[in-house]
Parts: sequence; C-alpha cells; structure tokens
Amino acid sequence: MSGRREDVRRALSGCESFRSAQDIYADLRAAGSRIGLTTVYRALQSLSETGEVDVLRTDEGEAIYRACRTDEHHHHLVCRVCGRTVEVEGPAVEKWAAAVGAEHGFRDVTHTVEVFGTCSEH
Amino acid sequence: MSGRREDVRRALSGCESFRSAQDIYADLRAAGSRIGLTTVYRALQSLSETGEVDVLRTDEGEAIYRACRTDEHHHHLVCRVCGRTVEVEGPAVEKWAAAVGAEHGFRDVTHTVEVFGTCSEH
DNA sequence: ATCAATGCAAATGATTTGCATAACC
DNA sequence: GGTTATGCAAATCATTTGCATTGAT
Repeated sequence: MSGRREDVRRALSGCESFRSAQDIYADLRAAGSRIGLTTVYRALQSLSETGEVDVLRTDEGEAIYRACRTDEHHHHLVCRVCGRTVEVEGPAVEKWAAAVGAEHGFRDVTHTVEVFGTCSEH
Repeated sequence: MSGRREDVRRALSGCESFRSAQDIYADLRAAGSRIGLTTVYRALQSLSETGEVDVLRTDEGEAIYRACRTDEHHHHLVCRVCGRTVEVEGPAVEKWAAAVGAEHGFRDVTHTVEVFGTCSEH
C-alpha cells in the first residue's frame, strides 16, 4: 500500500503531456491501483514542493502537473490539441521581465510564461 | 434593478488592481447595491467576452478581473502585496514566443505572460 | 508500540445552473 | 404579451480536511 508517491511520480514520468490530478487518479485506478484521490493530491503537492514536478493552471482554473527534465528555470510550449509539451528556455523573456519590473520600481520580480500552439502532428 | 452590467463595469473601472468576482460583489453590496453574486459572474463573463475586461488566474486558481485601458495585446506587472497593476508591452516577448513556436513546428501560437513583483510602495 | 501514510466521507470555496420573478420594449 | 435581466437556492467541480485504519520501523 506504500509508495503511492512513487506511483504518482511514475504516472507522470511516463507521460509527455500535462495531466490533472483527476487524470492521474483515473490512470492509476485504470491500471489497477487502489490509490485514493486524496493521496494523489497529497503526492502532487509534495512533488511540486520539492520541484520534481511543474504545476500550472488551465484557463478553467484546473491545476495541471508535469514531470520536468530539468530543475532549471524554464517555460513550456504546449500543444492545445494533444497536450504534447516541449520545455523551452527564454533568456530574452527573463531579461525583459526583470527590466520591466525595474523600470516601474518593482522588486523581487517573478514571472509566469506559457506558450500554446498546435503542434506539427495536428 | 437594471444596469447591473454597468455597475460591475464601473466597480472595475474605478480600481487600479485586479479584483475577484467575490471582491466586486462585496464592494457593490457594501456600496448599498442589492445585486446578486450570480449577476456579477454573468456580467464579468459578458465583459470579458467583449474584451472590455482582462481575466487571469491567481496561483490558487481564482479568476481575477481588471478593466484595461487599451484593446491592444499587452501584459501586466502586478504588485503581489497591494495588487496595483501596470499594463506593459513586450515586443521582445511576442517575438520570442512566435520564434519558439515556429522552431518546434507549432502553428497558431499564443502565449500568456504575467509579471509579479513588489511595488515601490511596499 | 509508535509514527507516518492512506483512503473514505464530509467540508470548502469558487463558479454555474434551474427556475420563478421583475423589468423592459 | 413576449423577451431579457436578475436573484435566490441548489447543483457542480476541483481541492482540502477530519478522522479512523493500515503499514512500516
């Protein structure tokens, strides 16, 4: 019954796209696991705190998660049809965000950037 | 009893920061209006569809709204303490997003960009 | 035996919907 | 009179919490 956190991590690792907690729960149950939805949420919260997975929000406000290959700061290019996701870097954006903040006297500037499109398969 | 949509628009216009539907409802009720929460949501949905207000999501998934000065594409620099918001442009970001999408064969590329910081008053 | 992990059910909180009423033309 | 806007209460949906149970040490 243990290792639920690992189950969740594995469910995410084997996947190219962002999934919601509900998706992951459904996947695991479909695969025969008796995991509870609560545990999925707790595992995801824990994994996101340690930085092992990235979290973002859909336009509908649902949280979606993905296992990331790198610990470094990066952004995502997501296919709006199939969810396929590419991790991208953006030095230009980092600089721009910092500059914009400084220009208006803001400190401790952070930013969120997500890019959506339709991938070549669709 | 009519003109609710206008009440909501006005509540947003007189405000420098992003507000949630619940905030606006509270503001209007506090100001003596007998508007219903449902109507606030309906007005906000309508206003955002016509592009009169901008919508984004907090990290907690709550939708927040703001009346924007311009119809043109732009982004926001938001103070994480007081919510004060500055509309900013980012040609560099627009180009970067388009380039990143093209590089990976994505079509119809769009993007969301928000910048957060602590403003000079805090 | 003890402490942490787990699951189920109930609670929360934002948002939406059903429906009857009131305002508008 | 017929359509549209409004509000209240109930319904949804994702997510969280209370609590008793189970697993690991």
